[in-house]
Amino acid sequence: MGRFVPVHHEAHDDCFAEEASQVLAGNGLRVTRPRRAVVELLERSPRPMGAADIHQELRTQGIRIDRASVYRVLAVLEAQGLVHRVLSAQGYMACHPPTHLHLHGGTEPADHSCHHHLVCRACGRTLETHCDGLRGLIDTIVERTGFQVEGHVLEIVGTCRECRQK
Amino acid sequence: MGRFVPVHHEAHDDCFAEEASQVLAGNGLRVTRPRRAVVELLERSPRPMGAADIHQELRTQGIRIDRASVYRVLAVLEAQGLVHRVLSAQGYMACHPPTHLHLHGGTEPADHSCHHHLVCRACGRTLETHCDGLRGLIDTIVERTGFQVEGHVLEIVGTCRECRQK
DNA sequence: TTCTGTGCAAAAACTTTGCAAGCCG
DNA sequence: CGGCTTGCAAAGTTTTTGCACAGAA
Repeated sequence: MGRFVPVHHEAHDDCFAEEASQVLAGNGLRVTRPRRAVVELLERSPRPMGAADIHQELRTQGIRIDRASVYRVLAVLEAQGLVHRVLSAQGYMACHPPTHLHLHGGTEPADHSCHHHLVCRACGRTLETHCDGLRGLIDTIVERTGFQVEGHVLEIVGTCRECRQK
Repeated sequence: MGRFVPVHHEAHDDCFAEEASQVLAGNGLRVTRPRRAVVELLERSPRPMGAADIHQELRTQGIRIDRASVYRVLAVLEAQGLVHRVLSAQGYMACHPPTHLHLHGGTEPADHSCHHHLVCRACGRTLETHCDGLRGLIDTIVERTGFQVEGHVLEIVGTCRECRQK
């Protein structure tokens, strides 16, 4: 079973914003104020945020951005793999490029950087974990079904340690 | 690693509709024509269907149902665990009660009936698989994080064998 | 017959699109 | 300066809600 490395989102360092800028610039996209603001907001958020949440929070912070722009910015960031749509929470979350959409490289060796989400029902926070044990399971499925795996999503719902202790 | 049992949704037998009726009746809910129609439709569908798809398909079949009712019916069925919202495809799929929302029983022994979805990007079909190998991985996560797991979703995206051969 | 559940219609929420002005590089 | 991006406004979609009638039990 693989190594387990819990990473709480609040603990992210700010280098992601810069990393995001490089990805955008490297793809001929501009690093604008709204884009940077969304990236930084999602990076700091302990939980996935929906388009409406993002819009409201940025306005609260005094950043002038239109609702339509939030959608456009999210579309661009998602296409660049800088943001990931967290499914069951219908929200978006910052996502470092290496874990790019959970997509595995085609015929490349196993990607052990895949991460999963632990969503706490009580406090709503999402913890991110890294654990390559899933890879073996997926390999088994590939072997038995002939299914060619391009990506996966594993989301675990429950109660985090802190909330259990209350 | 657990036994792997691919189950194509088209192969479902019709007992599910009856099973669904019992669950509804058992909870003081009525077994109405619209509810039965939605359950039977999802049971037969090889892929997840959105609310709009369900509405249109039922109308095509000559079943008179309102769009609003589709939403209300889906809400009821989902609450009863008879239907499962397939995340990445933003659709719903029939779901036998035993796998009820992928929720594990609290302190009960490991539930090996959990299933996962294999979503083919090419043909859009969803295969359902049973494989208890994931359980071990989740147990590891529980052990290391103190997270109390209530349920999980594993969705694998890729290309099915048939589409690969084209 | 009783009361849940439905159809219809309208409202609310969410998302997309067009266009002129703004801003990044 | 040139063209990608944005704000604004309006249209398009999806989902929810209110109410009187229909149909399960």
